[in-house]
Amino acid sequence: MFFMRSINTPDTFPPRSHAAKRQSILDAGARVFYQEGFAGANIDMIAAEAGVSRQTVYNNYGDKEKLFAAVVGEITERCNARAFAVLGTFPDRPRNLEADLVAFALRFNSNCTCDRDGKFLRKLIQSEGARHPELFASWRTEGPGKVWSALAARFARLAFAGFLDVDDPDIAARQFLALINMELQLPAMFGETLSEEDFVLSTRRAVRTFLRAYGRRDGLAPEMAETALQA
Amino acid sequence: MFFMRSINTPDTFPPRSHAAKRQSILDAGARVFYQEGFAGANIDMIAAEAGVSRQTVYNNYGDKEKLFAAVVGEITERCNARAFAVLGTFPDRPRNLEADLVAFALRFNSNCTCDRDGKFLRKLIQSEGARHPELFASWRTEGPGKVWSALAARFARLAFAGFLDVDDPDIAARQFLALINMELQLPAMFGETLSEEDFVLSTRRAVRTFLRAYGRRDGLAPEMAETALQA
DNA sequence: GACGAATTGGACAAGTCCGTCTAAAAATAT
DNA sequence: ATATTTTTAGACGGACTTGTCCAATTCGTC
Repeated sequence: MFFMRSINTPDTFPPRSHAAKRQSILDAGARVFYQEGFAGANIDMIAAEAGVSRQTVYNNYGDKEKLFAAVVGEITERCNARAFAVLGTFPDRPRNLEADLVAFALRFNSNCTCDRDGKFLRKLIQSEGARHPELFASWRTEGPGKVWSALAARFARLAFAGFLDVDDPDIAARQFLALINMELQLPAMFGETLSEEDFVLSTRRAVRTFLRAYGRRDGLAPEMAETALQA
Repeated sequence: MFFMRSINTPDTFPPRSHAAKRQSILDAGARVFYQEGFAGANIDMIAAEAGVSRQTVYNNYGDKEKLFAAVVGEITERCNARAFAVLGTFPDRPRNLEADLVAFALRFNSNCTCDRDGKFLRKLIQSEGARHPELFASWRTEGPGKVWSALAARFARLAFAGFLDVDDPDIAARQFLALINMELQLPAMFGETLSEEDFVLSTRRAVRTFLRAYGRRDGLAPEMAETALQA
């Protein structure tokens, strides 16, 4: 029993290195800022959550504001990196277009928009974005700015290969994201999570609607598309 | 010059009634809570914004928490009332389906989701919803709970009359809203507003995608639908 | 084992904010 | 005009936070 630190933090009794402590401060900061907002969070909570003295927080990050910036920066980076990793799994030559897009949408949501980092950013940007726009500037250029156009490029490729009928790939990409995120927003606002089945079901319906709008209207079969891709 | 009260509040020199003061406290509370969040807002700001002494705030609402609840309650009511008013203008017998849906979407957004009350609720629910779920419970049942199904009913009617090909009106309604709100979310997070042209343009594209997904695929003309409705 | 660096716990000043109280001023009703 | 109620400005206590300081302790490394 003597090696018990805190209730909510993983038990890290064997003393951590300097770097490990820096990291647990960031993690604790993320948790507390997420729940309490910037104004509501206090350094003592964060220090306790991180299993560290308050002074160590100040030694490492100097300031509540600077700590917040560090947390936002780290999470922005992680979030964008993960988004691009998932973008790499976009189906370029789908064997079953609908199923492949559903799988991709599920991956994208559960790894990017629905995970802890994604929820953190959405909530914090919503509540602090207007007050500290500089803080989220890098998220904005790297996140929506690049992810959207990268996704648009993948849709354009799919359209060129004959799988889709897309006039404006940028719009299509954004509408795709809007549709697959639809059901997640309201529960996220209340800190709830969708059940796995509802999650899959709503994603299926989103992709189906997307394909009804952007699927090919002429009678071209996917086989034709294969040959078109090779040309 | 002697009749100057505050910089940001409308000049209301002729003394206001009790009710008028109660109202300006609510309005000021909405503004301040919106910008600063619950934890960041302080009563002195609100009193100053309302052109009222701090004590009057306490006399009328007793408590910061109770004032917040009152503000949320009032705005929820206004917001839902306006949403249902706009829902009443849904095109039941469209002469031009696309144009009528665009007009409806523009009305809905600018009067409900995009106006001050709508932005207030979205932001506050995002930042305080997880902490005070009871506060927003009435918004949730009256807002999304009823607006969505009312909109679904209108779409169902449109489908029955032959204008649309809708399998699940509930999903269609939610997807319609997701599409027409798409471009508004990101700017709203940073306190920016879309230009009027971009607003209209994005609404047009949303409705077009919606109609590509839910428009009739067989060759039935809207004239046929008219006769079907009368039967 | 010993040395320098990092960490701890707690005390501390300064500031903020909530909610209460009071006496004077203003508004309202009679 | 007078009595009653509301409003105002300001002071106040208490609680909470931020950020600094410091002496004692622990850690990493030689």
